[in-house]
Amino acid sequence: MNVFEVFTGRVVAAVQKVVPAEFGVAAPDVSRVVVEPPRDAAHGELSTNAAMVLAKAAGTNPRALANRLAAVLGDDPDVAKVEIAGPGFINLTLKPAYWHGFLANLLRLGTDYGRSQVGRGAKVNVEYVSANPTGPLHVGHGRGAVVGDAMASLLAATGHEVTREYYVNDAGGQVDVLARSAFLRYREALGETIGAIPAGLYPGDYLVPVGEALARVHGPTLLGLGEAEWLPVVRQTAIDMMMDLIREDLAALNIRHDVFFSEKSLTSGGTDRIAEAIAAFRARDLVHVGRLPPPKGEPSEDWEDREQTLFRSTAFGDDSDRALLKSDGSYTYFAGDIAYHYDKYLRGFRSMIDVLGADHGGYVKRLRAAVTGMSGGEATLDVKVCQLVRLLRNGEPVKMGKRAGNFVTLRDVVDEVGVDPVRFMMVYRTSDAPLDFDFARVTEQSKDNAVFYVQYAHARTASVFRQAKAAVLEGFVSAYLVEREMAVVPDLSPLADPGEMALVRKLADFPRILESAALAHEPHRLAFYLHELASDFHSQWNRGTETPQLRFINQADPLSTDARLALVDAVRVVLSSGLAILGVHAPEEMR
RNA sequence: GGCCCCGUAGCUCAGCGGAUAGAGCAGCAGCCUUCUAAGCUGUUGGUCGCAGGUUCAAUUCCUGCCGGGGUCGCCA
Repeated sequence: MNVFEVFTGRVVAAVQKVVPAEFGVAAPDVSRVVVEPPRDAAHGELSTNAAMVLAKAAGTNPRALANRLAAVLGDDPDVAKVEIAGPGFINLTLKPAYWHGFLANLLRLGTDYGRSQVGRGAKVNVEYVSANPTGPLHVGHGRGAVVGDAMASLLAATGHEVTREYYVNDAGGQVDVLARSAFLRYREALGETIGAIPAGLYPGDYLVPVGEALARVHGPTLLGLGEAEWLPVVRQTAIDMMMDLIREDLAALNIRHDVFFSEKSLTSGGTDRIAEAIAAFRARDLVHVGRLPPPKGEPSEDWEDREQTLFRSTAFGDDSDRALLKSDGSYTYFAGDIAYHYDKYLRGFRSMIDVLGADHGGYVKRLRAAVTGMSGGEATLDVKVCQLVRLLRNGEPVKMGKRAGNFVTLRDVVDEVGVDPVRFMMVYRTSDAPLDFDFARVTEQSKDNAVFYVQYAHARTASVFRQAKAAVLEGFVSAYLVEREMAVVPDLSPLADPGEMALVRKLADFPRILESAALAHEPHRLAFYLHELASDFHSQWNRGTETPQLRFINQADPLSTDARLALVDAVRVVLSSGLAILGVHAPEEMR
């Protein structure tokens, strides 16, 4: 139930009535007609650009067309006032009764309010985190994790069929390095003194338990083997334990993926999915053999000019064609990633989203090229590149040395400040821009801290109901309101105060915020909306401080109290379901 | 050098085709015998990096510059 959608329909109906009859355009193109809240509340409650968008086609000027449309819209029984302003905006003010009806509907819908079916059940694959299984997640991964997870929830809430996915890079050189690092810890666990970890290996002590586990299971038997024999064994154990670690890190943030897709599985078990994908590309004439110019930037010593098997990604806007095979004949990482995305395509995903870290910006074009190429343009890939997170303590950047010891992991941060601040702050910023994460700031119990501010608003709604309970005992508030049995909505007509009505209108914005945030793949818009709603609520709360008649619970006026409790409950519902989509707890009280 | 992201109030950032460009912080002036003042109200403050272009309309889209950050390879 979306007020703006409803009135878009009515404006379009007015257009279709007026424009053909009076301006001789049989089928006006209404695709650009929108109904929105005006930027300035003084301009009314709803605003449409219809006259400006259609004037040219109608062969008239915007104000003249606006006049005719306004006349029709003025006959709408729910419209109290129509005004034409500026270059041709039509501004509508609705009757209070319409807003009261809207609020009643909101309460009947409860937590379903705001959900929509714009996605029409389309399958969407959201891939996020996908960190190499070589150690614990760092804060940058955390940002991608939260953004991806919120995006998935947002899409699910708007009628998409969402799969949350993690690509496990369990093939390639880095997991071999992991295995060698773990082997060292294994020897250590058997009593050997290993000294400093050699450069090029992972020094982190999170591998100590891996070494111990290997020692426990295998005893000293691996020591007698050559690397070719022990490495696969050690590698698998290490990967499994690292993935367990990563899953724990994610679970600490209440993030769970539906699918963990193994890179290695592409070429194991007798199949070669990468070869199949390349064959499919070849069939579309997207593979050729050629030479590439030498890499720019730092001169490379080992670069050699040679014929290569290339994906024709320049056909789809990439700057260079991309190699699929290394000089030793094995697949490049990109070839595997193509096969992985091809697999998503074969699983029926026509919409894919990859949430990547800042360091993968240069990878975006070729990935999009691959998806466009494999699907003949039928499937789309949106890549969200999350910019860097800078950790601050007391305003000073936290030094993140390469050496183990002063490396701050995601888990460290979650353990120190809690899930809610991490999740909210990671999404309280467009992912395109770098993010400062200040330890002190995000745990501060004040209005300067956005997480706290929003949660506090929710806690205050709960507080109102706690107070109302006492009022019930004194017999002037309806018990059913306090029990939140909103199936029976009270008479809302006492809601008339400008602040109350502003709150109602703000609540009406929720569905379109959800929808636009979901379609734009920008969860931060929801976070900002919730902050605004909280602000409006705090504001109204405080008006009661100055003007006692405006308090939500007003002993002198039980009818108003009932209606206001309904309004407060609606605020509670929206804050709560918005926070739920962001994965942030909506507390009953602040501690 | 190529590509990507960012340049909006003193600071941190929203807005991304519409009407006089918004919020928070900081500054200034106010509001607690009160549903948690853990909050609220008012106010000061802007050539939306620069220059062109498209449009009825550009902070928003396009091009080129200028700043800042990231990235570049058969790595993953």
